[in-house]
Amino acid sequence: MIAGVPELPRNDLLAEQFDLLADLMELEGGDGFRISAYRKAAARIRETPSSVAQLALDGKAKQLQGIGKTIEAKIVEVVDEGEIRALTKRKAEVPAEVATFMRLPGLGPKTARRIWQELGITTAADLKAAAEAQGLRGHAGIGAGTEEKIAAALARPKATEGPRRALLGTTLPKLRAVVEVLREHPASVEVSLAGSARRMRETVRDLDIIATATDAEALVDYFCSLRWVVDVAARGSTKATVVSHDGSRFDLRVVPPESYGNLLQHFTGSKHHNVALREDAVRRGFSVSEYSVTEVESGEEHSFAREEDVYRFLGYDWIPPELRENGGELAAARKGALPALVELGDLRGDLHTHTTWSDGKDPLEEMVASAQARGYAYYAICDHAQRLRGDLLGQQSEQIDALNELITSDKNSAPFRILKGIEVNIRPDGTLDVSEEDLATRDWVVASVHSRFDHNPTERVLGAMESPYVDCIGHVTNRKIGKRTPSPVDVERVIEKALETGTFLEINSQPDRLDLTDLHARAAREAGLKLVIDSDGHEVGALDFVELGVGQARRAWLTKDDVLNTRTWKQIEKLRKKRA
DNA sequence: GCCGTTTTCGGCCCGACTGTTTTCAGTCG
Repeated sequence: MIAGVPELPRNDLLAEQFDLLADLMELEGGDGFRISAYRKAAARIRETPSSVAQLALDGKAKQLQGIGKTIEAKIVEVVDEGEIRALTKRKAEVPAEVATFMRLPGLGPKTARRIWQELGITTAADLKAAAEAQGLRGHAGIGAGTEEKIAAALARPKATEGPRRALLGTTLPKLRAVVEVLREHPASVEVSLAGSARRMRETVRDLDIIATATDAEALVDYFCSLRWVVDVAARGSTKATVVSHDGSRFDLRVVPPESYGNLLQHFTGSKHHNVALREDAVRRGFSVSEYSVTEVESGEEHSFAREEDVYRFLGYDWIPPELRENGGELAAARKGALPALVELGDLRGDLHTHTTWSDGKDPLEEMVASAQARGYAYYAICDHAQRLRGDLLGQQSEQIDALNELITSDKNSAPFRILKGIEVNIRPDGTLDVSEEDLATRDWVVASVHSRFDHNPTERVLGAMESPYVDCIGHVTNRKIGKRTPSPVDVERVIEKALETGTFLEINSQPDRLDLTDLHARAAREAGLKLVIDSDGHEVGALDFVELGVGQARRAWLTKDDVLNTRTWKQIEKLRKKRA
């Protein structure tokens, strides 16, 4: 933050205000379309990579889909006064905890409102007591069943918070294993992932699988009888939900083959994508459901076995699942202007990995062998500088030289080079923890913040990029999903400085990092910056994490050209900053 | 409150499930 310039409200906090305003208006029984307009605006704000407060001050927030004159003015109110005036007013009218009632299973705004206004209950504690004393049944449209659900939900800790989301990196392998097992069953025809896992979101909640089968019931039976299933939560003839030992819930839906395309499209989402697709379809005289597309005038229905044909019929190119977030993909698909997204197979090397020379779990030879087996042409060993003091850096260097020589002399081996990389710390005072002299001996230098995350993170990163030896900044925001909130780094300034200095930024593929985020990576792409997708792997198995990084990059609309390490090492050497 | 290949006014995604209101509103994804 620059002295004298007040800090603008962050997008997520702005979005929260609009969501809360929508909740409170809904509880008061306000106009549903206005409420939904606020929610749409909140989603748009949350998914905008640059500061929406700044855009509003510049009069440009109106250009965002779903934000008009009135909402732009309300954003300016937040900048000026800290809160939307209408929100301040409604907070005085609606008791604070009533809005959390809506998040209990089975309760929506209407019932929450009646609990508050007809029964005078205003806190979760009072609601719990009333439910346990059976004082709710018979009132406010609540019967014994709903009352029991309320009591059970409130007995659980954090009942009024949303359900937890699991990391994609831990969930995807399990989900794929289930898909594979189902594919092998004789009754199955098509089996696919759906939901947020298919879209490669960094975290997932619903584990959805869609299938077609010659005998739906047989496939559902088989699914329910898999040996890791500890509980069958629901089971019908075409659909079941099972729970595994770690508490993951898997949904299988077996659908008719003739509408497999429609259903896969529907269950892949996102919700915002589907709503926008359907609104657009309505304007063109179609009605889209999960089963078919209906021509409103004639009533003629069209169902499709292939997802591509659903999009094509509606006038779009097929949209890769990673883009389906209502972030401009529909307009681009209509114009035939979707980017050709980067693919896992485009990566030619990994530029951030570790070995037992620092905190890695597998030795250098094994990491290198694994990289060769993946078909890489180069591979940077970036052990932590602080673990390579004294003679150790020289010793590691000798080992790399020897191994490179061995690989080169092997006539059966494809061209491959181990790069002498290093990961240096950006200290709290902004200096690097390695001398320029040592840095000059390395092929590739990653600089990262590993301590005092909240201490001037932006200035520290900007300073590190000034070094002629720093090629790439590691995990820019230092977040750990679900564990550590991102440092308050001004990513827009970091991107600007990266372009100015010729420094690259990484998409770190560790499942709990995925840092840069998809939004930041998209902003970087739009600014014209190339990004590195690397594993930050500390063991052989972790080299596979780049698939998650590629997913993140695809969600950020990155093409092969936008990713530095789709190039040869020679090309990278030409593109990077010149050393002093 | 937003938006526009009919529209600056009059619309605003769609269907399934649930529980309870005996005919459907509310909730969910």
